[in-house]
Amino acid sequence: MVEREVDIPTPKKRKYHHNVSMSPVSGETLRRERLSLPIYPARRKIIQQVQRLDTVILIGETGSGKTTQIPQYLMEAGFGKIGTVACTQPRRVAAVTVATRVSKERGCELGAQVGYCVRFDDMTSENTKIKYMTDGMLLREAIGDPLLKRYSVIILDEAHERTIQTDILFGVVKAAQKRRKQSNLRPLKVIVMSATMDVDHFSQYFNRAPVLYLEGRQHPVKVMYTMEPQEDYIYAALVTVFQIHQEAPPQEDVLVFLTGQEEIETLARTMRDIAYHCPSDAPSMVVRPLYAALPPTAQLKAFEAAPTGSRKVILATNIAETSVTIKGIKHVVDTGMVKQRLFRPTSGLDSLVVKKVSKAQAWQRTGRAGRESSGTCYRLLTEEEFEQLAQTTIPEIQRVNLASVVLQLLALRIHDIMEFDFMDKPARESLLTALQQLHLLGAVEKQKQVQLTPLGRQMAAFPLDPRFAKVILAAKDHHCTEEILTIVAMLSVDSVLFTPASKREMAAAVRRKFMSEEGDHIMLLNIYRAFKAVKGNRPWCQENFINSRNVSNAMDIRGQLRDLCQRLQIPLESAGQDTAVIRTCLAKGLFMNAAELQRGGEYITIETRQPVAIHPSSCLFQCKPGYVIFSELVQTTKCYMRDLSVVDQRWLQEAAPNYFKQDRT
DNA sequence: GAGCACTGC
Repeated sequence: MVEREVDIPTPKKRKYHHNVSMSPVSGETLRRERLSLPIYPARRKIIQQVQRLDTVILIGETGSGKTTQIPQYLMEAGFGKIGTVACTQPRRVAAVTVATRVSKERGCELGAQVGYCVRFDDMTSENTKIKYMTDGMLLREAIGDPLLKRYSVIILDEAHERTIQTDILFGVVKAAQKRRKQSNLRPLKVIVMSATMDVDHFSQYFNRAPVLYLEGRQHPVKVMYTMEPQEDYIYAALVTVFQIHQEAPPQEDVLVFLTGQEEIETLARTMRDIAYHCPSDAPSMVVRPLYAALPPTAQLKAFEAAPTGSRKVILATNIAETSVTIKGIKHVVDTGMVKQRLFRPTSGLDSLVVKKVSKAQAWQRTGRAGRESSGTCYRLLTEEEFEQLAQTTIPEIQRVNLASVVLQLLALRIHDIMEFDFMDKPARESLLTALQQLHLLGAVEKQKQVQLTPLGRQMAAFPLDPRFAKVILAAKDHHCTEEILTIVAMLSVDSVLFTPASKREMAAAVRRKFMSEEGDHIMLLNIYRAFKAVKGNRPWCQENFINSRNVSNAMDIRGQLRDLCQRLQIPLESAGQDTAVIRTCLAKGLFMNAAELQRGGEYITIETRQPVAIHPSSCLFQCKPGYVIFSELVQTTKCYMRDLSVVDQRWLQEAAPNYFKQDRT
């Protein structure tokens, strides 16, 4: 079997901004600021260590300036001459904002000496010496070049967050470093930067690399515990906020960590209500919710300063833990709870569960009270309860379906998945489940070793869950890529429908015109087409309860998927009026997510015979089709199927004859 | 008849 290469495309190049001109004054100020950063005294030591050693671990608190300065130090020490200095970030915004900042410090155009590279946006050039990028982006590059030859230094920043991508990069970078050494290539220097308490774990993994500690610029935060365990953390949060409100000066804002949208909205209503009935001499209170699903304009309100004399109370999810920082926070109220995704390999079921945070996470939250001056953190736990929390959060790689991860590893030509050098190995069972799933999709085969089939190699080129990559490749044979690309793109973004609690009926009525008796996938196609027909017109979106930001994201993703198809010589073809063929293609990837109607009118999944129900938001909710496929299963009050399509039983058989061999029907 | 944290390619 010949392994055919599929090159992994990089994002489109963007032109430089030619309007970034620096006045000498601000340039000088920036240079002075660089010298006054707490990290500056460690400059020489850091450079020496990197010159002397292959791997260095840097532990630094927030505010040390490590992310902006260390790449510059290394470039100034000559590492930019022999290759690029890369610095990876878990989030896009971080990569973009840090690169912008650093290019200003160097007084150069963004994209010239200093640039960034994130999905849909490459701001680099041949001259770029310092490149900030998302960790996912570097991982994509590694598929095309496992030795990462263009880099002289790779800095893995925010390593303590342990995202799946960072975790895989650990192994990939370590292997690249070793192989470059063995083949007498230019050495690859690796720097791991973390705010972790888990220093030994990192050092052990990276061949006992030495650890450098960097001083930060964080103000002291006083930590308070409750005297008694709290049965109701929401009520406890409410009481604590009003205690602070009574005692503290009104300009001191409060940040409360909660678990989700509904909890936040309910508590916000209660708080406004109580604040309204407070004695009139008390300072007023502005309550602002903050969570990712909130429309951007509403999100911005959380960042606006409250009117003079009133206090701002922000009720946030863990979006405020890492993704955004809010000025003026003096008090943090930590419920000690978080909503977390959990995957059970035995049932293949994903669920979201509310659980206690880890100590590391609690400290991260605490730090949010000490950004500008000293503050206070109220933990709604007793000190004993806190001591019993887990030390760190379980890394994501041990909590999710690994089908994508395994496909990526195989694309990186790592064949012995079970023996991959994970910093924390996922459960053997999870890896086997993933391999089996890929096998069923026709992505892997076992010769002497497990390897990708030509189909699997093509699938790996798509930034998608393997099931959806398969759907696209099936669409090629059924000549309906046009429609399938749209549906897959729409499934890749957050919900395009939004339903305000107060206008539920109106939203449902308006939505009827997009509905299809074939299911939600066809409905998504209808919505996308309608959106395009009106060119994303804002008032239209409002009237139709469509989230325009999310549909726009879907358009970007569709564009990327279309470009990938072009590279793989998959023609763009439309099914015309034939919507059945579209559902046939969906079945080729989603046959593992299939359910059948029972005599009693209930559904069970075909494979695991597990009782499931149609989600009430589905357009098939009132219908009882014999066979359905679905995009995902979500466990809440029941086990619900989301995003369904009606299918013919034969399509399932045809999609995976072996899988359904022992079927009783 | 129900409500889903957060990222990323």
